[in-house]
Amino acid sequence: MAPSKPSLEMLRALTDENVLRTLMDHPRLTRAEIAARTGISRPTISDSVLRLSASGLVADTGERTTGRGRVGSYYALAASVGAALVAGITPHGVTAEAVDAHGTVLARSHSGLGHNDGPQQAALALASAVDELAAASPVTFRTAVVSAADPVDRDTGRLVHLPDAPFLVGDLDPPTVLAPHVQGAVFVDNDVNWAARAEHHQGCAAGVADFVHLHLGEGLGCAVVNDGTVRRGHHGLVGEIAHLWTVGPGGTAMMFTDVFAALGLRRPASTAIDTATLTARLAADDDEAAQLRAVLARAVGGVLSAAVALADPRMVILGGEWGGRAGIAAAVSEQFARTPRPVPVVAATLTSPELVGARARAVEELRSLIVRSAAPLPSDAT
Amino acid sequence: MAPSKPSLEMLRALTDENVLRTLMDHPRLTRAEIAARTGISRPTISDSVLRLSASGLVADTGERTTGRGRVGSYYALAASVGAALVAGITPHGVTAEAVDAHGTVLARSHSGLGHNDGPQQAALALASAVDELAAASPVTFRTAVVSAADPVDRDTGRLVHLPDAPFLVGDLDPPTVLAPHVQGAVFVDNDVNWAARAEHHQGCAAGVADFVHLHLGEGLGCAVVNDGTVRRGHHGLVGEIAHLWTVGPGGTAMMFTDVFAALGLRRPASTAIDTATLTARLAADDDEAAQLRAVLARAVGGVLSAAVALADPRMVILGGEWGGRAGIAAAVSEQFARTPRPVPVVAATLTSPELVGARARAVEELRSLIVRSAAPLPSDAT
DNA sequence: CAATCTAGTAAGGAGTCCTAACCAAAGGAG
DNA sequence: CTCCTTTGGTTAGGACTCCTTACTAGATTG
Repeated sequence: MAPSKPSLEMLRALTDENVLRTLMDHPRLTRAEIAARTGISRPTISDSVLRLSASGLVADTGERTTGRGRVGSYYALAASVGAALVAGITPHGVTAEAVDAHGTVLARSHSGLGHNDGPQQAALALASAVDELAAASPVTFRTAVVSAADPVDRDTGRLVHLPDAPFLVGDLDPPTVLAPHVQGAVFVDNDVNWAARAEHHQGCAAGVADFVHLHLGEGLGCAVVNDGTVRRGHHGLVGEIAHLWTVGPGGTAMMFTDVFAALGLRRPASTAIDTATLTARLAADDDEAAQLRAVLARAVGGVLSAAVALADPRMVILGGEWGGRAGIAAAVSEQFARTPRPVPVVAATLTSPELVGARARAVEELRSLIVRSAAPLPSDAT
Repeated sequence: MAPSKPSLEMLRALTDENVLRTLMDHPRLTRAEIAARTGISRPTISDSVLRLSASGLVADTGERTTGRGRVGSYYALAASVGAALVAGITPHGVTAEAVDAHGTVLARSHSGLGHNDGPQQAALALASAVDELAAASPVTFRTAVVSAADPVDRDTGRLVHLPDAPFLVGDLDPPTVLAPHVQGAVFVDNDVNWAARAEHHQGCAAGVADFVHLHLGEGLGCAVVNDGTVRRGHHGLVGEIAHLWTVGPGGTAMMFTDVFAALGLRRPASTAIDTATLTARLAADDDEAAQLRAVLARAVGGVLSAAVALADPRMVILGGEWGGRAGIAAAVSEQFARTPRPVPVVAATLTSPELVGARARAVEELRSLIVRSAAPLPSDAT
């Protein structure tokens, strides 16, 4: 609402931001090249580079040796701008990455988890993966982005257990675990939301501002992208569709998660879906398989009717251990095409989409931190 | 992503914007008062006011006569900055308003519609209401915001007819009807979305970033507010919940609109809900009424389960001819409180909320137009 | 009437960006 | 090899915006 007050300092900060963002897109450039790319005059760029060098954000990386003309100095982002930590936590293990402001993955580590490991083990695995990473790539982490295979509380970043939904990773508090290793804020969200972000940037929803990504695996999840942004809702629980009322076997109304209970497709003593049995039953090419497929398609169709009514997506992406299977996607797509408001249904394609999405967010946040760190104190070094 | 290029012109534009926005919040101010409010120095404000007076956006409105100290000149937005048109279209008639950049309603007019009037009549009523308005208040309309009691196509602004949903106003194209009367863009959305905007600004959801507004009247609608903004989706059909699968009588799964067909609560030869019969049946204080209330509460509960799953609201607002009634709101609220993810349910309170919301948007757009018109050509008048 | 308060202007300075001109050094053409 | 072209970078000067300080004009208050 209220526009900011005009000042010469703001202009200077804008120039510095131009320089920094240009250097984020290119590994190294001479001052003349920066001037050409930004459209800002060479003297002004020289001033800005001088300031940024003094404050330690930009460093001289030696002379240009190829090409004609006078040799110039190359400049690049200094190593001291730090990196971002990206972590993906699934019931099977933890993957951690160090990413720099260019988006380059500097190092990667993995720490496995057994199927019966609880949240303590997950926390240890996360910590050890980060330790390994820090040993391999000695940079300071200025922020962290975490993907977890469970609902995430928007305020605290903790994983939360909803009734009647499996708690795959368990009661984990990534911000607290990571605090010793990371200088700044830790961003946590669930894997489906990060995957949707990836699909939006470079997957099958590239450039689509409004879509829904349905994840059907051991858990049931959904990401809602609206006006180009993943929506999280008040608690961060957008897309937790276990309790959504839909069509069950025989046309009875029931909650989505209860459909699988009614079909005997839950793992023993758990609310997780027994994906092995489910895929096996579907694979049997008999009447029973066809019937199961029809029941599932109708139940998923009910969920999609809710998505269409409340999110009005341009397309629906189906993913997850069994949701992405050709049989299911086709059945859902066909069933859904006959509804009053059909929407194209496609299967997800990216691999490790949750890491792609989390990485994109991490780079974005790191870049914004760097730009902001240039603004307040130009700092007069030697 | 790419920051804008720094320039002195940008600073000057920022100063002008500060002056203009300050004058939008106050009917008239001296240059010294503007300087005090913006925090910008008096000489700079004097320059800016000189520029804006020359370009006709600001006008001298005479001398300050009260208070001590030297008399100063009052300045205010010039009349030539124009006004915005606000129109609300319901099956019962058209209301039109002229609003200035301060948010003051300059004039209002109304044009009635009979219950059997079609879209041609609606278009005529809209045109005549605007004519009447123009006669009463001779300003140029630089933009228009329209509220209509039907779904609106996001791209074209036309009203659209969805299957199995009543078409209350009918096939109307407000942008085309208003084009001769309005200089700039025409923004159209349905009444529930505008009402939600009003509740967000000054109603029972004031300051709540994530909520859902359910409208239960002749038609069934819903507005989804996420991260402080009304979400419209790809086609602009977010909240069209007629085809959402929910719980019908006897626990059978069916689409929301079909619940009313099953209950015999539709108007003859129409998909509109017979609100008169509905409220009459509810008013009878017998077993049948209690049963109907329970069935409706369960059906609405199914819709809310979808809203919770896909929008994660902090609260739900119930409105509409019968949705806002105490009996229904209480029954829904009680039924919903027992679900796995309960959310507070409150009844809507504002009157004519759709006009309040549309007006707010109109003022916002008009202000932004004025600010933008100052930027490009400072223009040297006499 | 003097003191005080407010509105507005004038002068000068700090700071940012730009253009134009210049210098320096390397590659290529003859 | 020499000269020309090309490129990187600096210097000088100017345009412009905003600020602080000091001043004037005109009204009220004591």
